[in-house]
Amino acid sequence: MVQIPNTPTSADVARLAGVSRATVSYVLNNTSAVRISEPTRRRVHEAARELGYVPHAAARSLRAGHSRMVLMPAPAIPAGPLYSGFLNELQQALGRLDYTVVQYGTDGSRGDEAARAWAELRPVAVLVPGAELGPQGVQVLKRSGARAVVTLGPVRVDGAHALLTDHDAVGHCAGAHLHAVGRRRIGVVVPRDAGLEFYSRPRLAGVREALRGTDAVATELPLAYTEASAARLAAQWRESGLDAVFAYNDEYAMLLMRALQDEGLRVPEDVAVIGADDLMLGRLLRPRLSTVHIDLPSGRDLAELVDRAVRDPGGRPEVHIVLGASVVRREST
Amino acid sequence: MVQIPNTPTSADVARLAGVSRATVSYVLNNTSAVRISEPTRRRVHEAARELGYVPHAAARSLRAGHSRMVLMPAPAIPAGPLYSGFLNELQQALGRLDYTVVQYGTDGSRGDEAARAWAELRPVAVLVPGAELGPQGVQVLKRSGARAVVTLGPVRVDGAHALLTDHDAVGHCAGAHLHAVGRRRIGVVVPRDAGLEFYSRPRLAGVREALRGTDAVATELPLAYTEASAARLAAQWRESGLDAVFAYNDEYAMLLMRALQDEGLRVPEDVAVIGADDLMLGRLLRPRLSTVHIDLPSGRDLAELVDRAVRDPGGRPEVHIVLGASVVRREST
DNA sequence: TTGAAAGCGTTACCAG
DNA sequence: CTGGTAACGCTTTCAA
Repeated sequence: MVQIPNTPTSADVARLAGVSRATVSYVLNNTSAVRISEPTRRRVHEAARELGYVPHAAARSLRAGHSRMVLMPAPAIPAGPLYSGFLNELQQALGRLDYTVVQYGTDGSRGDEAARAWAELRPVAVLVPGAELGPQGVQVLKRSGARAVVTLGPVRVDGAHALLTDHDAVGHCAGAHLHAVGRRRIGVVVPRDAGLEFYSRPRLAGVREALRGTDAVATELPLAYTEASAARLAAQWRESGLDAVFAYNDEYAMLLMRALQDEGLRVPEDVAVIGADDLMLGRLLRPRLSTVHIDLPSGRDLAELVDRAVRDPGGRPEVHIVLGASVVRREST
Repeated sequence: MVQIPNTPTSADVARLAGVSRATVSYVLNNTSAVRISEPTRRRVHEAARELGYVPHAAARSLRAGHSRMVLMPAPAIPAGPLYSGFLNELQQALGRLDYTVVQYGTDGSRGDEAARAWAELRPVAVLVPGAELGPQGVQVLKRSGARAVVTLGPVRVDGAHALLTDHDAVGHCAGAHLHAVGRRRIGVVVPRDAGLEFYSRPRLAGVREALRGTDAVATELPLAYTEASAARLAAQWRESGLDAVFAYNDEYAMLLMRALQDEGLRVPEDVAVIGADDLMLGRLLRPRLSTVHIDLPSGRDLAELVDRAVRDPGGRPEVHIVLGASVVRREST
């Protein structure tokens, strides 16, 4: 019985194959600069397989001085289907470009403090959704070797590439639509649930923007994602005099629409309701839910941006406005 | 102007503080075994701050011979709210135990092949949801230093701790309930969408199990998550003679229920419908959706299992049956 | 209290 | 074609 080392290193492989560590490295990375005889190659591969050798990424990247790890913070709030899908597409695309995507589990630290934790892994690129990263954090990351820092969110951060998710446009779309169909007293749902402010604030602002200079007016409507909260809101609806509502997204819209209907209000006759995200569920509601369809950037495009930025770290930060918004009118408005 | 090195190392900090690298290490990790004078400590901290020094995790774990990284493959299919929530809870809990959770972006490789990629990172523990890991993969991971491999899925894998998600029980619950309310010709939705077989198969089997020895019979109903597919299924409903359906989960249930209603079928009079996952949306449907409530293991418990396994790598693999299932009867059955 | 040096697993540069 | 050897950044004995 062969003595199997606890966790085999390239030295173990070399010993078993009867060659030097360098040769092992050459064979396993099939370095083109050096020619190794076929029998030797076979012996090395055989030995590696027999020992179950797996190279040590840390040692490799320490030696190389860089890695191909793209780090993203894992979403701290359960991601919706829209964003999950986007994330997957992105991972696939980066994988095809030979990057390794790693989502760093949020350990409670926030913003620039978290950036330090990320920097310890020396990722070649960092992709930060949301708005939890300041210019300080970007500097920390770049100092520690990140060749690209890309933010995906409502604000531009100094030193980083920015994919501006223009949530104002979402609100603007909704507001303009509701105004166009003759509504004048427009409620805007603002989720009480933490972590959504970065999206709900701009959406509210966008509605206000769309209504500026008209005789319509927007009213902020705090709402938690519970039936009780929706019922409370619906109970006060008649006295509020609102004739329309932009419900933040389709899920909140479903929640609120149900509460309004239970209260005896007719949709859209008494209240027009519009959501956002264009989820399947909106098509299944009755009346069918009008919504703001959101176009996220394609994962492939974003992967290419990352790759470009990594190849040319000196380049000026790119700023793209992503997230196209367009109204899908169904029956609820 | 001070010359700032490209990416500062502890040597740079030492130089700036006028001490040795060892001293820097002592101070920054405040090693209790060695006492460093207060002025020196201050100088070191100052220097580190000024340079924006961030330790190099790879170098550290290379030297230490181990890390505190818990690796999970990132879900390849968009995770539902149930699972996302569980994941977040788990990350928090592991974070509190001072582990760093990292989700490894699926790069297309599957199963034991993927295990090799994970092993390169030398995680101290690996947590694999689903069923994409064989005994081979477990061996690879353990050989390369993983002190705990935990699978969370329908099957037990040799050598790994197992959290058995008993999806049969979900189906069993649903089947027993439908039988109890007098239904005899029971359809079971099996999503056509890839990646769900590992859940849908056992659920179907569970229904069959519940119906064994009765005069009721289960029929498999392939369904894609599109309105067209649901409409097709609904159009054939009357001739199928089915009087109940377990719709895989609440979302498929919503899709199918809508199609059935559009076809003029009454729920629950003509067809009883039950979903699973107990999502909010079920409560908002009319009739309110009956569902199978699923209790996932608490993130904290799972984190403790991981920690226990890491501390005692020799211990016998634990096998837990998690995922409690219970019927929540509402109006659709 | 501080410093010098060894070593973790890899790869790249030169000699053989 | 192959094999020493040095170096990546860090921690930790051991000596001063």
